[in-house]
Amino acid sequence: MPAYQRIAAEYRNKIASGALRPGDRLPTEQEVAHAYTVARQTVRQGLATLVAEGLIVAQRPHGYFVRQREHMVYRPQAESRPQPASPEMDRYFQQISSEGRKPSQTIEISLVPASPEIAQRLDVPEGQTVVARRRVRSINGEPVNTNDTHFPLDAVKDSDIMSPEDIPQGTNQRLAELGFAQVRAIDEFFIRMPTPEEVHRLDLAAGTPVALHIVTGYTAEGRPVRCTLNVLPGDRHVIVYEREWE
Amino acid sequence: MPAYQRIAAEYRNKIASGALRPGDRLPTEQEVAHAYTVARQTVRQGLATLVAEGLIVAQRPHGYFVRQREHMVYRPQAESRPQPASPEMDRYFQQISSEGRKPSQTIEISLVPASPEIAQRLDVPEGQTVVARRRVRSINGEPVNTNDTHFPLDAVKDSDIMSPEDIPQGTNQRLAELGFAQVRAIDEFFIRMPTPEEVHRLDLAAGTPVALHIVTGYTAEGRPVRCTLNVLPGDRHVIVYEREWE
DNA sequence: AAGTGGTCTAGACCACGAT
DNA sequence: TCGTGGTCTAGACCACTTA
Repeated sequence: MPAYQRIAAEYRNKIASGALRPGDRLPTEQEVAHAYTVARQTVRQGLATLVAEGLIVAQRPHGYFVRQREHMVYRPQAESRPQPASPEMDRYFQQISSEGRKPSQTIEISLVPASPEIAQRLDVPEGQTVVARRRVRSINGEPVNTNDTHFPLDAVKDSDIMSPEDIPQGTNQRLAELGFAQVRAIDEFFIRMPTPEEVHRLDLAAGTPVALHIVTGYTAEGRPVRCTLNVLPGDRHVIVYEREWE
Repeated sequence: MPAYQRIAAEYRNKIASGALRPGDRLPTEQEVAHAYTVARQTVRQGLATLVAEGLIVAQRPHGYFVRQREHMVYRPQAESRPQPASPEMDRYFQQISSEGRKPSQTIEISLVPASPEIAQRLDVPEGQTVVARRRVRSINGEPVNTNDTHFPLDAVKDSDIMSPEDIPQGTNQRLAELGFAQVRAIDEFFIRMPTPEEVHRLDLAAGTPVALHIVTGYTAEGRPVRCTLNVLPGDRHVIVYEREWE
């Protein structure tokens, strides 16, 4: 086995076994190089492996540190099924609930040409102008996820959905008041590495994959009236659904 | 901007714009090094960035190639809600349905001590013996995902769930016949990079994240009787749910 | 000023799969 | 045998943060 893989394996095992705990610092590159009698570049290759696996993070000039994941519960069903139905679910939320955090968000409204993904799901021609309501949601000032909702222009024009302010009752409720109540939605999840733009917008560490959650909402007539793209960093979320047999 | 980032950006843009299409080959490291007048290691660093992003893959000794993703539809609701309810959903499956593929699977049964994750969800002491039914599901001989279901030993002992063979009607049906019909389930999804063991078992390319899908099934009495860990490679799946307003 | 990781070079040899 | 990417070295200089 190559030297860099042996180095990666050593620290991977130490992290898995708990010998190194989240927040702990690793030895410096030079110290590892001496310990293994290899060049510094070889050490860097080994540690880069663990960075790509999301196990450690380099914080210059402090050193390498073991990462931690904190999973906020992300529950797509919340908007269509406000109360959890089962006692198991209540228990789940009790265990993983968050306390004493300060949520905040930024909102931008823009008119944009529909990308292929949006156009297909909203059933409009590619490039047609749609309304985009882009949000970054944060907790304690740190970005947690993004939420970019797209509406057909004719559905929401002249409404307050187009103003870049919080809509307390929610855009779904406002959309319903405009005559476009949603009765059905399709959720899709794509798992991939983030784009550089997403890395910047969400301040992602290397080795952090994301889930792209696409929601398409339909009226009773079967018309799609909303397409939301949520970007969920893997180190900050657990996605939860509740299901019953029919 | 460092040279290796310029190199990464060039090919990232070419892939995003379609100038390089899935399956296309990139120039060799040496060619890129000459083009940018940099050392080969610098080129390697740039291309390694794109490998980690999942955009390209190195196939020695053939060169670097643009990756492709083929998303099989993964529908957790299928086991509890056999028919899609909405016309939008039918359309979805028509668009992304798979044709003419040969599915296959391997099955292993073992008795294992419950890991913390399993023990917590099955509500048994950590380390208690549980039955594990481990499967690798393949299409055309290529692994697609893994499915490791765990049962409390007392629920399934002496039943054919413990034989390493296909159970045509499904383990949920057999479990129901044993008196443990499931009426409710919780789905959890964790997004992360794969472990080296998962990379090996599923033959994953570098830069491929996975979703860990954990299903916990409950009887009408609220007893958990099954905990399944599915590992879904991001380049092979789209996870789909259908939702209705209540 | 010191020490960390980040970038880069110019070489070397190796492993592997095609031809 | 050839050309590809994979591993490794011994150096160099830089950017950044903290002491």
